[in-house]
Order: sequence, then C-alpha cells, then structure tokens
Amino acid sequence: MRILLAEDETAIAGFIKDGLEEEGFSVDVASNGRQGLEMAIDNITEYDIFLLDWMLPGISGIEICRSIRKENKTVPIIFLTAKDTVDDTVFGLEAGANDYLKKPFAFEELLARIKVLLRSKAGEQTIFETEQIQLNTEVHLVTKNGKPVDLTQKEFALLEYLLRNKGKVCRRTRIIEKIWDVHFDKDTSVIDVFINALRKKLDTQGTESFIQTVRGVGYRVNDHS
Amino acid sequence: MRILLAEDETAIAGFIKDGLEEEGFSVDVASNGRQGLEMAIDNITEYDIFLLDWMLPGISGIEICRSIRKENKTVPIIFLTAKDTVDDTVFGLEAGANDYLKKPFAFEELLARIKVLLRSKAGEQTIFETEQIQLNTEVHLVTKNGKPVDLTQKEFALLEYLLRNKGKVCRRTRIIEKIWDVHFDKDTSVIDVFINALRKKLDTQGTESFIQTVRGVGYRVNDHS
DNA sequence: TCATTTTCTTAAGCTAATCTTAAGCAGGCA
DNA sequence: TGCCTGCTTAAGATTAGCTTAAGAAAATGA
Repeated sequence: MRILLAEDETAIAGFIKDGLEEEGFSVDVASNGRQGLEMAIDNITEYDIFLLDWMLPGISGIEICRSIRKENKTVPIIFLTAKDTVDDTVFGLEAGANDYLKKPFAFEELLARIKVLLRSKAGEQTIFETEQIQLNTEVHLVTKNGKPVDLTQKEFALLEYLLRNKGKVCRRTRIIEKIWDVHFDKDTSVIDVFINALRKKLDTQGTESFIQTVRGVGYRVNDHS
Repeated sequence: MRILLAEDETAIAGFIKDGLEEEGFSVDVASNGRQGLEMAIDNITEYDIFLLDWMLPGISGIEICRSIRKENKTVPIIFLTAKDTVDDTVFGLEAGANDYLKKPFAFEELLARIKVLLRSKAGEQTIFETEQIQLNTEVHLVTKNGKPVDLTQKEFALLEYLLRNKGKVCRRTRIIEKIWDVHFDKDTSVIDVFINALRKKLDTQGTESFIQTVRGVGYRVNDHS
C-alpha cells in the first residue's frame, strides 16, 4: 500500500513516515504544496491514500484535495490540520476529503482511520499464505510450515506484495514502484537479489521454487505451492 | 460474591468471616490444608476470590494456590502470611497469587485489596510471563526464575508492554506513543537505551536475548524464551 | 529548603545488519 | 551460435540499532 504524505514540518513528516513504514506501507513525502500537487497528479493511480496537511507553503492542502478529486472520485483523502474550528473541517470535507485529524494526534488514531478507509476500499486482510508459507502483516511474522523465518524489511515487503497478488504475474516495474520508489531506476537488479534471498530462505530443497519466474515480465507465486 | 477463606487459627478466621459477611460477601472457611484444597477444587467455579493462609496444617497455602491456578488462570488469590521476608512473598506470587497481606493486618486493608482485585477481575489480566520472567502489575513486581529484579518505572512499563504483546512484534512508533506519550519525535533513541537496560537486567549470560530486535520495525518477546 | 541519589534523556561513536551495485555466469530462445 | 534475461555472489555503502557516558530532571531524605 502506497501513501502520499504532504506535510511541510519535517519532524512530523518523518515521524508519520517512519510509523507507517513500520506498518508496512510505502510512504512518499512532499514538503510543500506545489510538490505535493505534482506528485499526486503525476502518479495518481499509484497511491492508495493521501494524507494532506491543511496549511502547506505554496498550494494549500485543500487545493490539492480538489485536484485529486477531479481525477479520482474515490481514493481516500485524510486531512491533517492544526485548525480546529468546525467550519474549517467542514470546509475540508466539502472539498472532498474523507476524514480529518486535528494535530496533535496520536499515531494510533491516524493508523486506525487509515485502516478504516482502506478496509472499505479493499477488505482489510492481514494474513496471506500459500500451502507452506504464511505471512501476517499485523504481527509482522512469516512462517514456513509453522516455523518462523527471519526476513528483512525489504524481503518482507516483497513477499507481501507477491502473496497479495498470488496467482497473478507481478511485473518487475510494478514491484519496483511499489516496494522501492516511484522514481527508482527501473534497470536495477535489486529485485533479482531479493527474489534470490526469498528463495534461499523459503524454498524447500529439491523442489521447484515457490516463486516462478516469468521471463521478460516478472514473477508469480502460484495458488498451490 | 463468594469467598473461600483457608485459615487454621479460628479466632482470625472468625474475625475475617464476620467482617466480610458484614460487607455482603458469603464466606466459607476451611480450617486446614486438605479441607481447603478439596473445597477449592470441588467448587472452583463457585468462588470469586480465595484467601489463603500461608502456613496451614497439612497442605500449605502455596500448594492450594498452585492447584487453583491449574484450573483457573485468572481468579484472584490473596495470601495471608505471618512470614515477612521478601523471598517468601515473592515465592507466593510466583505460585500464582495476585496479592499478599502480612499479618497482622488491618481489616480495612484486606477489604481494600479484595475490592481492587474484584474490580480488575473482569477480564483484566495482571500477570504476564515468559519461561523465566514473570511480571505482576497488581503488586508491581518482576521476577526472574523466582528472584525479584529491580526495575525502574519506565523499564517496568516497557517490559509490561512487550509481555502484553508476547509473540507479536511491537513497533517502535507504537512503543514511543504508549510508554513515552511522544507523538512527533522520531529521532529519539530512548527505546534503545531502555531495551538495553532490560536486557542487562533480565537476560541470561551467554544465551540469546529474550527480546528480539526486528530491524526497521521494532522488538518482540518470543512465546517461549 | 537544599543536598544526595536515582532515574530519565540526549548525544556520539561504534558495530553489524541490510541494501545496493556491479560483474561474471547460466540457460532459454531466436 | 549469440544475445538477452535473469541468477548468483561478493564487495562497498548505508543505515538501524547498540553501548556508553554525561547532563537534566525527578524523587528522596535530611
């Protein structure tokens, strides 16, 4: 799940970014209004949710919100605002936001709202599995035949993506965009390295790998395996 | 509310029974160990709280306590004891008691503790443990292999949080929010310092730490350890 | 109240895990 | 055969977390 966070206070932005990344989201940060608007519009289909600060230097969060809504009627938008009069929040919701949070807010609360909005979108699932392998995003644990397996962050994120799309082919470029960065060099071989790592840690000796290579396209985890 | 009191000194037993009955409890008295054990086990679901004398003729209060705990993990148990060295009380808590009172005690105090335990009785767990470590929120005590360990407030709070979530990864951001009530400061390394302190005080030399670090995410206390 | 002790927080240097890059290799496919 | 894609490995860069120490804050006790 990919999130665009538009927030100019770097301390707050960093805190939120870190927290959400620990929860398994990929987070891009825009530190002013113009940048936020650009990132949002250029990659509008990439993001699953938008977190917009109300008061941004340059273009305000409200304007970004309106622009996003022109392109996409349903993607969840949450406002983060220091303002707290009812009128203002109403104004925000008027502009097309789904929810708003008054600063300072507990991270727990932000997370809860995000999950509510994503659930209504995609059905919040926390466990993904194949016959032998199970991945639990809530608890951040991967097991093979019931035994826990140590994965690094990137390995975990990659495996989660593959399992979320079990049965489908995951294209290399999409994987890069989702797990690494929208702007990441597409000609990299990082993926190969991490696929290799997953295979080493999770395959059963002497059997076919649970990750199939689809030459020229990407990778697929089969429904059974 | 029904109470089982195991106490061999009839004067004390009568005094407590009368006092509690005036407060509206129903009190059954066992005057020796064997009788206490029988009454407890035969009607374990009947009693809302157990008051056990430490030194009973026949079977000791500790043994009764252990037997009760085998059947029921949560029912409150209070020890009444003439012994007063720290080791002895620790030994009692180790056996699964929730609280203890040194004789002679004021009746008021007994009543207060009973009320506290009954209030928190509704679902609230007060003892969290691993194989070697036990933490009791009621009396604010931590033991390792039965020996008390001195923890500071913050250390205790952190350990409690980790043990409450035993088996799950506790994310750094959440820990900071819960224990430090900090919302927007990501660059703190207090957690590291306190994890370090807990490890120093509670790990067994030469073995893996009971707190596992999950890089980029947080920490986990395993189910076994 | 002030002094002393304990506890908490911050910061800095260090270590080790993780990520990234790159290069050589293997095998599929025209 | 020869090219292309992906596999594998290893080395270097980067970053997260460990450890220590010192100063700040809070609790304790005269």
